[in-house]
Amino acid sequence: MVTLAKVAEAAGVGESTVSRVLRNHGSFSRKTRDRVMEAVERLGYVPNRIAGTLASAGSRLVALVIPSLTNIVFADVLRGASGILEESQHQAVFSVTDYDPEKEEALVAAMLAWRPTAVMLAGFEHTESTVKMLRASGCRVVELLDLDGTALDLAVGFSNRAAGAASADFLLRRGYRRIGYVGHDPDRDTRAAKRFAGFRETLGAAGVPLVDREIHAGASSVESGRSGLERLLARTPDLDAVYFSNDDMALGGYFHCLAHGIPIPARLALFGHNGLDIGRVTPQPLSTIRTPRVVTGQVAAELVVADAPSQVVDLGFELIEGATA
Amino acid sequence: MVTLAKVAEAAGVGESTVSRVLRNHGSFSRKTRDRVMEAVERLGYVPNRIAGTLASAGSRLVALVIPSLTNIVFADVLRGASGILEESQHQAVFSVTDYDPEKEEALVAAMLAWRPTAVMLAGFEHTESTVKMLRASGCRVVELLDLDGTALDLAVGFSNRAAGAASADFLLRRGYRRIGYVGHDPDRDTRAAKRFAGFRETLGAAGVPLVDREIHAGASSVESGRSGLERLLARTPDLDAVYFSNDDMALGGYFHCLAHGIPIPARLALFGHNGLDIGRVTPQPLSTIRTPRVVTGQVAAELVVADAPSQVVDLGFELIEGATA
DNA sequence: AGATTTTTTGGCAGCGCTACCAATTTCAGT
DNA sequence: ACTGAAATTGGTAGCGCTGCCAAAAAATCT
Repeated sequence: MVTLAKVAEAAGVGESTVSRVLRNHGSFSRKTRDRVMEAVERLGYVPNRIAGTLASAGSRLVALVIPSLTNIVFADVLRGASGILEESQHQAVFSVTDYDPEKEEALVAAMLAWRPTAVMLAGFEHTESTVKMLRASGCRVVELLDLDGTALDLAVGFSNRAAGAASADFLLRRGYRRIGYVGHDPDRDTRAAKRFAGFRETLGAAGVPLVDREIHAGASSVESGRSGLERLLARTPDLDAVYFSNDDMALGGYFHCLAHGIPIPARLALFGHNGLDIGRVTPQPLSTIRTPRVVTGQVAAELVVADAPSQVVDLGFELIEGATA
Repeated sequence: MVTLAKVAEAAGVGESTVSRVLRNHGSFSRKTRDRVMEAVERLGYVPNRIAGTLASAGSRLVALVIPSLTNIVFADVLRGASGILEESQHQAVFSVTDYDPEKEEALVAAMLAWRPTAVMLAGFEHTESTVKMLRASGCRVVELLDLDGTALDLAVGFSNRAAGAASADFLLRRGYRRIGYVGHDPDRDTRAAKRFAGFRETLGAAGVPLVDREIHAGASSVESGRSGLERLLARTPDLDAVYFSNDDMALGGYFHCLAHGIPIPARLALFGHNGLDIGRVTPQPLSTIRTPRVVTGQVAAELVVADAPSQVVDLGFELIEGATA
């Protein structure tokens, strides 16, 4: 293996000189620079960041602990973050919790062992032990895509509660009164649960009851949205609008209606959440709320890179009227 | 910061004893084990893997360099790989190339600085310099989702060429003769280009010409599939079947037909590639080819973890008849 | 030319851990 | 109790790099 010492020897200079040249830090003459670079090229030297990190403290590693990769939402956040991190010479490390707080705890512990600059997590719901570790670690913590709770350090996203409320408000203003809900596992996906809570609260405040609901036990998917709506309608045929836990679910519902000739939104209105691209290309664009997923990742990364003080950044959301409600 | 030395002191034992207990390696009495663990708990010690790796060589870091996170395909591979890696105490590190070989080169260099156990890349098309670095690094290399080319070390996936050929064969057997293609940037997505090549070859062998094609310059998306089909049909209205570069594109085409009342497959047949879940929930399930994406990630990770000898693993693919062709 | 400042350079002590080896303790077996 | 083997333990030399400091070289000024 080629080490810095070998490069130094080959170039006929000291180790620290090579180190300075490679990091372009401190001073050195043009001549030695060329000599060093020549040796680096010739030997095919690749610096060892493990050693570099150990010697200098800053790891420039950012840990992303996300609930799922199936859900595009987190892939979007990852994408936003990794773009910014790359620009500033940081490395993204990630793992997937499957929406399981215990697993999150284990993964955070594993991540902390790499002494990351920052750890990014989804939401505010963590085990006690996770919080304790994070606090003790001294590294920056960013909680993403949720604002309804208390932040540990940095938080970037939007209020799910408010998004749910805005969705309800929209449906009410459109005159829908017999409203149902098709959702997925609320214990795991606490952000979806918060949206639903905000949604019901707003309905309640308007004196409109939630007529019926259908909860799929597993993760959200197009198929569970489809079958969920099917079951809901079988039980309560006279609904005039359905709120879905997210766009994947809503698309499933939309396909169900298409397949069964249920006129949308005349006979039944559909409302989703997330504003996925695909929902804008369907024959009728999906009525939904567009969430700032990529930007959330970007802003989170920027804050970490800049070592910004603790703060909560509300990126808001945007209601897309669409044509399904 | 709590270090191993402090734990050793607190527990009244030597450093190496703590190290052995923590790694559960070598021998130690139950009594000292308890004493060490008590100190670890009390001080909230988290081992430093940076130091550990430097001291012991094996990093247990696996680098994933993928073209895109927008395309679910790679998120699936990531998911498959990260599941297996986690089980065996490895860490996934990733970065995104945006289908740019130059960027891939830069990212591979950055990854190699972490001395990963293995580097996983998409496909066989890499710059000369990338190949050189990879070779020199001594770490395992896995090339994913492509078999049409020469592997550097390990390769896991399926033949895109064969998938394209199978798609053409299917359409021909169904009797379609006026066939068109809607695709995306073939210079970037070389695997899509290989599918298209296999597709045309098979058509050609049957004496059936490819009537027309529409290539979108950017990345694949539902919207570019929709607009691509729209343009294709405007130019060549009498097509009876269209092959798409992937399911996202095909879904866009499907939506276009739905919106314009074009009967499927009576008037126009559609065929995609990937076998995404969503394509099975549309009113008419999409005719497509299901690719082993998650399994590709899993097998790749297993091979790396087991330090298997160089080999090529063909996971094959499965044609889904669906109802759109 | 000599003195002083500035730039460039090399040496070396860690960073926190693991691997190896030698020292110590424990445990059987006589 | 005594010996050899087995089980435990601690000491210490790195892993490859960076940061600090002092030495050397070059540049600038009397």
